[in-house]
Amino acid sequence: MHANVKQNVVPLITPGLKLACSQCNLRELCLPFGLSEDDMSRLDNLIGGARKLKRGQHLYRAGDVFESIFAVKAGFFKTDVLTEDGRDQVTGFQMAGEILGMDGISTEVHTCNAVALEDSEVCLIPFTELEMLSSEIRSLQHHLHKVMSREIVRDHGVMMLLGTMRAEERLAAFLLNLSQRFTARGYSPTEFHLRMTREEIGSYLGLKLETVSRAFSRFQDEGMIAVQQKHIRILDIPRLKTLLAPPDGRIR
Amino acid sequence: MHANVKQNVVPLITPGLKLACSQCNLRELCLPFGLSEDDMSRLDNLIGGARKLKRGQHLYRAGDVFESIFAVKAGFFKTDVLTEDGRDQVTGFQMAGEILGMDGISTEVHTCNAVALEDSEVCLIPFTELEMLSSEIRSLQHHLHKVMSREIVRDHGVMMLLGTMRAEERLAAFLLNLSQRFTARGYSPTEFHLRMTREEIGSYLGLKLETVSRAFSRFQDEGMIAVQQKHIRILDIPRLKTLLAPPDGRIR
DNA sequence: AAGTTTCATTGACACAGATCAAAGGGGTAC
DNA sequence: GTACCCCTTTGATCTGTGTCAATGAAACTT
Repeated sequence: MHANVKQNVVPLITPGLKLACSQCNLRELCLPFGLSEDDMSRLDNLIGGARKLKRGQHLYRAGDVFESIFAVKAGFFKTDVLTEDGRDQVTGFQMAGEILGMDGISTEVHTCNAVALEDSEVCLIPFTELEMLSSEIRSLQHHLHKVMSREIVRDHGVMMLLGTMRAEERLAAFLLNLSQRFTARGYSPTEFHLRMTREEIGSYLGLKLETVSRAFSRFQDEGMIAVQQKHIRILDIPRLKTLLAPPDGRIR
Repeated sequence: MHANVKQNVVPLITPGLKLACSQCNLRELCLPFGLSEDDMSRLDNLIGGARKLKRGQHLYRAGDVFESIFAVKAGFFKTDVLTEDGRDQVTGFQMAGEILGMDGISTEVHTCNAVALEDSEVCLIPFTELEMLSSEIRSLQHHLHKVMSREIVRDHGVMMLLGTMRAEERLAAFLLNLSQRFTARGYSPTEFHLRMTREEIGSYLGLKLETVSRAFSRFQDEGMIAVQQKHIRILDIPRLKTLLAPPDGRIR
């Protein structure tokens, strides 16, 4: 389906690119959060280098043996699950500082696919070694648990979205979530490029691509956003927020 | 809303009920999985006793300070999230041997409610102490990670269900999942009591209670199950399974 | 044991979002 | 630089599920 399948065959690992956690401007968002200088350099030592991916390349696929988790250093990813009968569900979009691959811990095999949506770079964190180090560094251990727990909480939020929200509410929630995550990374809260297609947004939100497109158009007509293809400008954040909490609040 | 709110005020902890992990017939499903006799008794020492809950009682509520995770010893629970505007999403149903409360690790505060759906009993596992012990016992540490990862994978499955499946597929998946979990616990794969209401099933599956009821009726009309209120008998598991994988398989 | 409340079932109808279809625009690859 | 293909938009129609409503069956409460 993708023209660049061949690029996936040999995962290029480029240890030369390695940048110490302590030098990384993502350290406050990422795994090293809260570590001392000293402990951070111990973490540095186990990180297996960086890996660059071109747009469309898989970081891992469902079925791959699990060995490492990954920290997104730059770029943008999606994760998705697909069933034998061809159903495809995007389970998340990951940006700089976020951790990928924790789905593989339970069975030692990845259960979803992770694909770069733009040219990207990740740090490889071999999991067995991470466990060893985290048993020595309390704050690392605890932070790892927090990162996993945060993923569980995020998933519950998605369930809420998929289970109870209507199309426009879902899209508003999606945009506000992106806005907030971009803000946390020092980017504009109101203006950004979507790295994913309408179909991928739809898959994540449990909607068809046409419904996503129509909702974008309606938001634009109402002056809440300006859309031009993948470029989004949010014009009225408060109003988007009101979409999430229906004014009156149905009792049920 | 519940008549028995008062019962929740004082969480009764009854250490007298404590049963060693090594004596517990759930040890193969639960946290002690894979531990040596010796390590198991160290785990025993930190478990803060058992707690009994009546039907309808909360094990914890969103907003409660997080201190422990819980292992279900007997009974049946649901977890749900609710928003200010009154939306309610059931995020899971938990039975014996399953772990509750991991949502609280990330913020030190629980983000969902856990309610007993029948008279139940849990083991309290103080989390800070669990972290301390798991940094000493490699297999405990790894198993804890597996349990958390399994929860993430389960959540992805629910997203798939909510995002891509139609009502009858969702209900079929739900019944098959219950069947499989009961089987793992030595109960009948085909005959069981639902502990939750149609509304709770609906909330979990992203459907209205009427839709759940109608789907049950249709399954019954087609001879796949026999329903009488909360009592379910599955008559044709293979046929239920075919509902999940549409015969022809739409290419998309 | 009777009364009350909650839960489940079923029908009629409405509507949000899916599906089918077609056209235009932008980005990518050559 | 150009051509092709994928992505997006928009319209028309269809349909699965929600909503509203009423009845009946269980399960608690007293």
